[in-house]
Amino acid sequence: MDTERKARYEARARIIKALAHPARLLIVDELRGKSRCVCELQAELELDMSTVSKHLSVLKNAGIVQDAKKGVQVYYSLRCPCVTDFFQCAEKVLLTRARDQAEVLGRTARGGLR
Amino acid sequence: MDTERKARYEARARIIKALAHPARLLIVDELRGKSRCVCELQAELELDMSTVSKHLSVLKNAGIVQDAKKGVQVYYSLRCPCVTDFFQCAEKVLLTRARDQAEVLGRTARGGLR
DNA sequence: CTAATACTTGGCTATGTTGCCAAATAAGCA
DNA sequence: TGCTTATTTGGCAACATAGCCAAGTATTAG
Repeated sequence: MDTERKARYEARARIIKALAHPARLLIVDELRGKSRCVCELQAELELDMSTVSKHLSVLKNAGIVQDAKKGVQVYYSLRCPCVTDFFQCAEKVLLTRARDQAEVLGRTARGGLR
Repeated sequence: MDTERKARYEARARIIKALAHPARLLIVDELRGKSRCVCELQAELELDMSTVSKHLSVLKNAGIVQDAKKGVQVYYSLRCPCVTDFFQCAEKVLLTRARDQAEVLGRTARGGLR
């Protein structure tokens, strides 16, 4: 397979992988519009601060967030607000699935399943 | 934290996670517009057929693809073509990062870094 | 029925991920 | 200076993932 093509899929996968965790999705959601320091995010996530910090470094390494030190605190913000589009994409898939599910159930209720 | 909110992030993460692999991104790309059988995808991926099959089952369990048996072959297709939006999202992040990178390099060349 | 083809499943190993705790670092305050 | 607070890093255990091979299933062809 074409090396360049392969590299492109790998680059995309790295971005998507960085978002593929509920805690990191919550972080991205919290960061919409405003920047937040680690302890604020920790309060929402109810995880050890070291764990939150690691999630943030995953997002940072992927180029999704950036950090800025303010005194003792570190404020994180979205580097590319477009990541929130991922939510809509995921939501659409979930909706499609829910709709199909409902349809199947409807057919079953009408005696379609044997 | 709110249980419902948590569940929503988990549901989204499951979808995104299913896409977070170069092989599966390639599959989704191959499936744009047309359906493909497992051996066609295998030829592109250059992976063991059992591995391809497992990637497909990950996508299927996430509700991203659906399968239809035609004789001996199994044809897979996108259940929700909107997943290709993910590519654009990922691409935007990559672009943003590349642009920032270029900017930093520009500053360095002008003697900004010490 | 037998053989061949297409695919899936089970099993295994290697590798990656997530969480916590403890220790290290950094900045502001007394 | 030494103390406190905020954050990061290292280490480790538990668990998940990705790949291959071998074996199982299913459908068509002879």
